[in-house]
Amino acid sequence: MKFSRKSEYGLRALLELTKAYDQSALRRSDIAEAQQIPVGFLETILLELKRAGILGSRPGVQGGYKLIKHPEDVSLGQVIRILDGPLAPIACVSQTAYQTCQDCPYSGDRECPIQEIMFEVRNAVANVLDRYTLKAFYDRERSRRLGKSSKHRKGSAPSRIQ
Amino acid sequence: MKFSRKSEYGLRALLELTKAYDQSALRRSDIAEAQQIPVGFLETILLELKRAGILGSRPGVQGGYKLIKHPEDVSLGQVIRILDGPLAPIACVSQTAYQTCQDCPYSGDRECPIQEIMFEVRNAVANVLDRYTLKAFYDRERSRRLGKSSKHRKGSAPSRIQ
DNA sequence: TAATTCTTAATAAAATTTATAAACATTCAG
DNA sequence: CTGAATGTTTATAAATTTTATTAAGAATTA
Repeated sequence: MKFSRKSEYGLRALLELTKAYDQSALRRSDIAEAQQIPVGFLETILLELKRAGILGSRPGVQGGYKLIKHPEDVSLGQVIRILDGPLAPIACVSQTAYQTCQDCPYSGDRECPIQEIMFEVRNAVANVLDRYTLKAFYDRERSRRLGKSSKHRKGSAPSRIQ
Repeated sequence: MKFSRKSEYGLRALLELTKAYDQSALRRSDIAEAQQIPVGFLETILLELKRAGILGSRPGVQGGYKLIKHPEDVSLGQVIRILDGPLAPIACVSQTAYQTCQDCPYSGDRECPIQEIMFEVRNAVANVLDRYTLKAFYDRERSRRLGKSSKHRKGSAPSRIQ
């Protein structure tokens, strides 16, 4: 039931990008340094998030990556699905990527006894992760850092990154 | 968030052993055949369950494996922990096997932003799996097979397997 | 046009999962 | 007491997945 280093890195990177949401783009090297992530691996991760429409990017000076969805519109469940695949512990109960299980001896007329319970597990996990947004994720991290005084920063320069 | 083939095999094997709870021991080859599990791999699994005190066994003619705990006293969570390790998706939120995460940049004074959410995931999963017993697991499988008419079989020969 | 940065694809290293095999020990029927 | 049947243990190997690394290329902007 482990969740991967890849997802962990991805979420930590998104923490930085959420922090910089209404500011300038972040270079992968900046993100890598801030969060202690191997830069090459981070590259892979950021690109996957870009292809999935979460991030935008631009090469060159002043370039970098930027969160293009609103932090309230991205759930941790979405992110983990992009990086690690379905939340379901077994393919035959996935809501987003259903598949019959390979070599399942119950694939015929008798039903799989494990399917039902794993469906409950999937729902329990999805209920937590799909309700938790990047904004909530960042807000919590921030209030942990600063103590209780929470005050939102208001938008500055609008982004032009695609 | 996958759960392993090993746990799946283990649960399916326990389904057979629960079915035979008050009957004679089952040979690994019988279990392997009934559930289509590679016999060599099953061996490993049964031994782990034995060492954990779930199963007893006896060599020789009439030998085999036997469930020595009552099916109501074994949860699927216990089984999966034995075969796959902690339910927690990340070591630092495990209740049964806590460990600081390796290479975590938040291990110092600042707290880990991921820890909190993964703790909720752990609890959600544990809530499902720790409440689900082998008996419930078997009863559901049985009623699925037979339709609604549920009638319990009463104990025959008592077991002497340790 | 050149420096900076992202992009892509290939591949390699490491870890984990999924087995397999072989020599050994125990039990029990006879 | 012996031998057949079965579990026990350890080592190792095959397959898969995860975790990176590298290097050549393409886009952006000063």
